[in-house]
Amino acid sequence: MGRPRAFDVDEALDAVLCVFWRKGYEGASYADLTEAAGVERPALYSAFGNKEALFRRALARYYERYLDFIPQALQLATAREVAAHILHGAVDLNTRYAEHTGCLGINGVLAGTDEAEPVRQALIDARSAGEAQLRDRLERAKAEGDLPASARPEVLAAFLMTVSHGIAVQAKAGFSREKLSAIAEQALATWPVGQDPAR
Amino acid sequence: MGRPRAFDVDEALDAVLCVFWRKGYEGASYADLTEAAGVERPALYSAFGNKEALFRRALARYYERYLDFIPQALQLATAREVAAHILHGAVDLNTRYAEHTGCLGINGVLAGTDEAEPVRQALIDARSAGEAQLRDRLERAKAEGDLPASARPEVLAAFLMTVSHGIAVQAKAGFSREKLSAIAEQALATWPVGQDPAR
DNA sequence: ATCGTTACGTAACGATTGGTATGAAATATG
DNA sequence: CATATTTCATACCAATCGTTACGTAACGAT
Repeated sequence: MGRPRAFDVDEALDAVLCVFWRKGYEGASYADLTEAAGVERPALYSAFGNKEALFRRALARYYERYLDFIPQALQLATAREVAAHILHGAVDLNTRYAEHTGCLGINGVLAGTDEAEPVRQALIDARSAGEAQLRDRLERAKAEGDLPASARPEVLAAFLMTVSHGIAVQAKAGFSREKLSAIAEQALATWPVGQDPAR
Repeated sequence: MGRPRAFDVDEALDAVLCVFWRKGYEGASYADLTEAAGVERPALYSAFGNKEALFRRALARYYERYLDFIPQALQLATAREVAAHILHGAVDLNTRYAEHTGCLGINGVLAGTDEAEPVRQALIDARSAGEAQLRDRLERAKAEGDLPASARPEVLAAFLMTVSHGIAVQAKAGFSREKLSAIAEQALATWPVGQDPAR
């Protein structure tokens, strides 16, 4: 009974999801959200509750719609395949949409208001400079025979930066020093490949 | 000439640096900054300029005071040592202070207001659940002989999550799909160790 | 002692934030 | 058709954001 809803709740949620993906939780204002959803402010409140509840709904939808490659990966035959599928699935998802790169889960707390964009760029530039120095050092190592001829210094440098950033995220999430240290060791070691039980 | 400054600029900058480290750029309000610095608002403006300039000053100080292990690492003898020193240096820095974990550069855009803390926790929990599933899957792989007996599934799962998060950060920073894909391959491969030219 | 200059604390600025009160409009049911 | 119920859009709320006038106080130079 009563007046029927004039907008599609799922469509609105999808629109809101994209805004959160691009701008993060705090960076997305209701002005942004209502504009994207094409729905007035009180309509979002009545349909989803407050901003936090709205974000949680968007996050749940994100997991089922975009992070479905993870449960898929878990069903593959070998651990190596699982790992490969997860990593390449992440790469694909994070680069699939030009307008909202990265992952909603990370961007949710990593992105922010448009006014903070110069600051983000400054951080990116600083990291980029550090990576360049590292790459130069690894180029030299290759030239000196300290790295094999097949090594690609720019990939190795980027890999180290990536792991470092991942460690920073995990540390912020509360990981212990011991756990992070083990991760660092793993990054330095071989991925353990056992005998395939199938053959 | 004129009235001399009644506070120490470097001390104020250090205090401000810690606030940015813990709360991020947008998450740190001037109420937080002035309280930590023990200095009134206009004093920060006259000494550093606006908020963005203040953050850039803090960032520069962070690089020279806390990220000094990176130039140190670049001077080590072998590429392997460089890599190890960088990763373990990152682990150490990110877990050194309990009150502001993680890295300022990442937190600068990853952290936020205190009101958003429940949302951050929700994201952490969601990722944690995914990691648990992955760990279970790798436990099974180990039991099935798909992973060697020496493998530690919880470390491998955490490692994969870490690399995924690092990839998400790099994607947000604008890395190309090809580059991220190469990073993923590197994470799956052996760290290339060549012959040490010294021995 | 006076003047120019600078820093100080108070107090306020306009803008924007997340969140609502409110009354008209629209539907299903009687 | 009348009524109960729900959604709609407008308009507003208090709070907080980054930023800045403003008058006073403290200095060096004259």
